[in-house]
Amino acid sequence: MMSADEKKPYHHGDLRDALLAAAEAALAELPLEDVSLREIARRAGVSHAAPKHHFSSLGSLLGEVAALGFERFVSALAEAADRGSDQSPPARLQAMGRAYLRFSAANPAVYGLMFGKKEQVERTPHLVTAMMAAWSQLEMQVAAIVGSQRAVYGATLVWSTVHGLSTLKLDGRLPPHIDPQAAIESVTRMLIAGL
Amino acid sequence: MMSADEKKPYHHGDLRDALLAAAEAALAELPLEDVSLREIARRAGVSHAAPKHHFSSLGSLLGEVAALGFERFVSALAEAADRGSDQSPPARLQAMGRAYLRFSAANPAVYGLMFGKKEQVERTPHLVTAMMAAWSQLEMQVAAIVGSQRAVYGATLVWSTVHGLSTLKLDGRLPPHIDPQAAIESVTRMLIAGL
DNA sequence: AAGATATTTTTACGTTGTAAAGATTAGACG
DNA sequence: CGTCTAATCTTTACAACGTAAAAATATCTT
Repeated sequence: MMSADEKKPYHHGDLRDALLAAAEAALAELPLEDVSLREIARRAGVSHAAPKHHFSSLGSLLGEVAALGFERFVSALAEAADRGSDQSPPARLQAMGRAYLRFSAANPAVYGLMFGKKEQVERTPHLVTAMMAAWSQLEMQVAAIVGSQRAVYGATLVWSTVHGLSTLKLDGRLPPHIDPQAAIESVTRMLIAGL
Repeated sequence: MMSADEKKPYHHGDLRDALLAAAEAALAELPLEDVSLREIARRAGVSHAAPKHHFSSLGSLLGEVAALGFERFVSALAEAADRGSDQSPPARLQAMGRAYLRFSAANPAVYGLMFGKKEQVERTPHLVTAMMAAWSQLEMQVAAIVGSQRAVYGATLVWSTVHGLSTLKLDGRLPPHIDPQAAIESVTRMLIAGL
């Protein structure tokens, strides 16, 4: 084994995590199309073929980044729901919606990875389970409002709307005369009224 | 000038349109990441550098494809609205929603281009005006239901939801236990109730 | 008919993902 | 402690990409 804070043991010692960190950094700074395997390796200070031993392809690396993103995403929503645990179910759901949009605004590139903006992101088992966890979380909150019968499609409605608003905003597809923040409030309010 | 239906005058005669057609064909058959400038040129039967004179870059070609997509999109929605012109405004809006989802399902790749799935799609002036036309069309239909005051954010709600449902479905982000068709009906119904 | 112009091809460069072969280090076993 | 094996990283290589410039060829104008 190997302690984590060594200098540079020439065999790096922790490349896998370093690559994931470098990938997230690159995603935060560069346009998605410029986030290449070679760029990530460059940032980690290794040769462009070094990642091969830890990730079989760029897609599998990005798949792992997306999975980690989903886990942080679930945490952020759970935290929002917890903070409003004394409120009504609709108010709690609205708090989650806000947290959702905050997450997508704060991590646009990772969000894009998570939701399929980049084709080649591999559906790692890790990614699949993380996605399912996110879904059940939402479905439970919705069930508290409309009952478990209608929860499935209620959750679909909520997710579709919040996801749609996120992507329209991130991709600049909202007309210029719309104030995004006001839209968020307005849309989440109307949405919950419709449940 | 040049009539449109000549054989192959060696100067091709109509490369611009041929490239756009080849691009749509490629988009229909290949994964988005494999739709390259060279592949499009190959399909049009010209050298890989030939497109340069008609489109300054791959992005501008795809931007034009997206713009044409938006125009067909607007037509499809308008037709749906016209067919239901004897119905109530909500019913008309729901018909448009159905047409929207039908379009995205029938043209997944072009839809992805239109809504920013591929970074490098250039915001051609043509594309921008086509996008705005689509928006005003929707806003008018929504105004007929909720009045012009609330139309802006009502339209944002509708668009977000239908777009979100489309992309979740296309990108395989709906959980497997959901029946997409039932979700569509259910979601559009709930959505309109919320207006 | 001839020169100017538009269109297309050829050639070239730097980039990418991935595979294979070589070098170097770490860990296991005697 | 030494050696052998396996893991890790680097080097090298190849085919594909987008884009640019130069060369070739057809069309248009005069």
